[in-house]
Amino acid sequence: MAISFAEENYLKIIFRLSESTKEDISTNAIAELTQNKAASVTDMLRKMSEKGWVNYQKYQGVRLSSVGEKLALDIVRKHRLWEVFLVKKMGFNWDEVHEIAEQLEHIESEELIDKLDAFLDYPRSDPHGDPIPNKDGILPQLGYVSLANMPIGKAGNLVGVAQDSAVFLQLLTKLNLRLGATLEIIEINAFDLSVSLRIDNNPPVLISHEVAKNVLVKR
Amino acid sequence: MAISFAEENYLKIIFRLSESTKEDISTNAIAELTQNKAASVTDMLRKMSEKGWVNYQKYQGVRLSSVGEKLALDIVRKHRLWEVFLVKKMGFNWDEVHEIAEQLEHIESEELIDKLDAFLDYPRSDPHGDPIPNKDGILPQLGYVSLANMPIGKAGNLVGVAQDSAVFLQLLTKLNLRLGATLEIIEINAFDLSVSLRIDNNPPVLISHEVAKNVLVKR
DNA sequence: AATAATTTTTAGTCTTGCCTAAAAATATTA
DNA sequence: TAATATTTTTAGGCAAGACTAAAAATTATT
Repeated sequence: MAISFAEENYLKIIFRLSESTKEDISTNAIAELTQNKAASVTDMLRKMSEKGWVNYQKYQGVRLSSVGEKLALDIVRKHRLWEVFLVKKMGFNWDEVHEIAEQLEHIESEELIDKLDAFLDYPRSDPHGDPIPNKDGILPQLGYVSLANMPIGKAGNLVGVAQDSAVFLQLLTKLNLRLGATLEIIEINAFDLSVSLRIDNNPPVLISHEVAKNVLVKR
Repeated sequence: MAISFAEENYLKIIFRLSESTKEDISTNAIAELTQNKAASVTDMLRKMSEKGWVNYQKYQGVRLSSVGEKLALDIVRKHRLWEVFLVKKMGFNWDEVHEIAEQLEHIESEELIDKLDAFLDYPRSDPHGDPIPNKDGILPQLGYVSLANMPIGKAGNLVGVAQDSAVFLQLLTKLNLRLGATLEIIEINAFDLSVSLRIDNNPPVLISHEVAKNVLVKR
C-alpha cells in the first residue's frame, strides 16, 4: 500500500527532530510541528509503529526504524532538490520556497527525481545549506558547525541555516547574512549570550544567541 | 475553504468531457474517468452543485457553471504546463508524462505557475498538441480539426491528439504518427469507417476510425 | 403501452485522519 | 514521599470520500 501524504509528513518531522537530538522524540514535539493535537499524534504513531516505520513505546516517545529513516530521507531528498529547483531555475528567493517544496516533496516518481537531480547538476546542498541525501539515503558530510559554537577570533563561511522559517530568513537578509559570507566572532556577551559578529570585514554587528545557534559555518 | 484534490479531479474530468460534446455529462461517464463508482460520483456532484461549481439536475447529467469552468481551466493550465516542463526540460517522452502531471497539477502556487510559464517561454500547446489556457482561462485557438473529419484528398499536419492514454500514444508511435507529420486521407471504408492514410509521402496505411477521431490536424 | 434493461440515486458502511474530553501515566515540587 | 502539574493515551465522534446493495427513474424493446 502506498504511503500517504499525512504519513510522509510525520516521517519527515520525526526525522527533523531526530537530527538535533539523540533522545526519543516526544508526542508533544511532533504535535507542535505537524500542527495537530497530541491525541492525533498518538493515533498516528500507533499506526506507523504497526507498519514498522518507527519504534514506539507508549509514554516513552518514538524513534525512526531503519525502514522509516530510509523513507524519511527520500522525502527530505525530494524536498531539498525541489528547493534548489525553485531558487536556481524559477528565480524564487530562499525564504519563499519552503511551502511550495512542502507540496512538491510528495510527488511520486523516482524517475522524475533522478532527472531533476541531473537537471540541477547533482547539488550537494539546498538553498539553506542543508545537505541533500543521495538516492541511497546517504547524507553528504558538509562539515559545518553552529555559529554559536565557533571559537572567538576564528573566521568561517556561512554555509547554511538550522531552520527555515520565513521570519528567520528575512532577518538574515536584513542583517546581510548571506550564504558564503565570511564571519568572525568578536565577542560573546555573558549576560544574554548575544554575539558581536564581523561580516565580510565590515564593522561588527550584534546578533542574538538565537540567531547564532541557527547559522551554520564552515571553518 | 480550499479546493480538495478530489474536487479538482472531478472538475478537470467534467471539463474534458465537456470539450467533446455539447450534451450534459452523465454520471457514468464521470465514474469511468475518475475510476469511481457511479454512487460516489452522484455524491460528489451534489456537493459540487451546492458550492456552485456545476449545474446539476438529478438524473439529467451535469455541466460546469462559469465558476467551475474557471477552476477547471486553471487545473488544465497547470497540467499542460507541467507536461511541457517534463518533456522539454526533463527529457521524458510524451507518452510518459500524463501520470506525473496528474500529480503536479494540484500544486498550489500561482506564482510558481507564472514563473514556470515564463521559464518554458510561454508555450501555447502541450506535448500532445492541446492548447494551454492563459492566466485568465482563455484557450488559444489553434485551429485544428479531427482527422476523422478531414475531407479526402486534402493534406494537413498532425498538431495534436484528443486523448492521452499511454496505450493510444504508444500506438501512434508505432504507426509513425508524430507531431508535425503530413497526413492525407486516401480513402474511408464505409464498413467500419477505417481510414487509409498517407503519412509523409509513404505508402498508405490503414488506421481505425477510433484512432482517426483522436488525431488532430491543421490544414 | 407494457415490460425489460440500463442508469442513477438513496441508504447505510467503512477507512483515514483529525478532533475534544476524560483517564492514566509520568514528572515535578513542596 | 505525597501532592500537584504535565504529558500522553484512551474513548468516542466527525467530515471527506469512497464503497455495496437496493430502490427509483429513465430509456429501450417487444
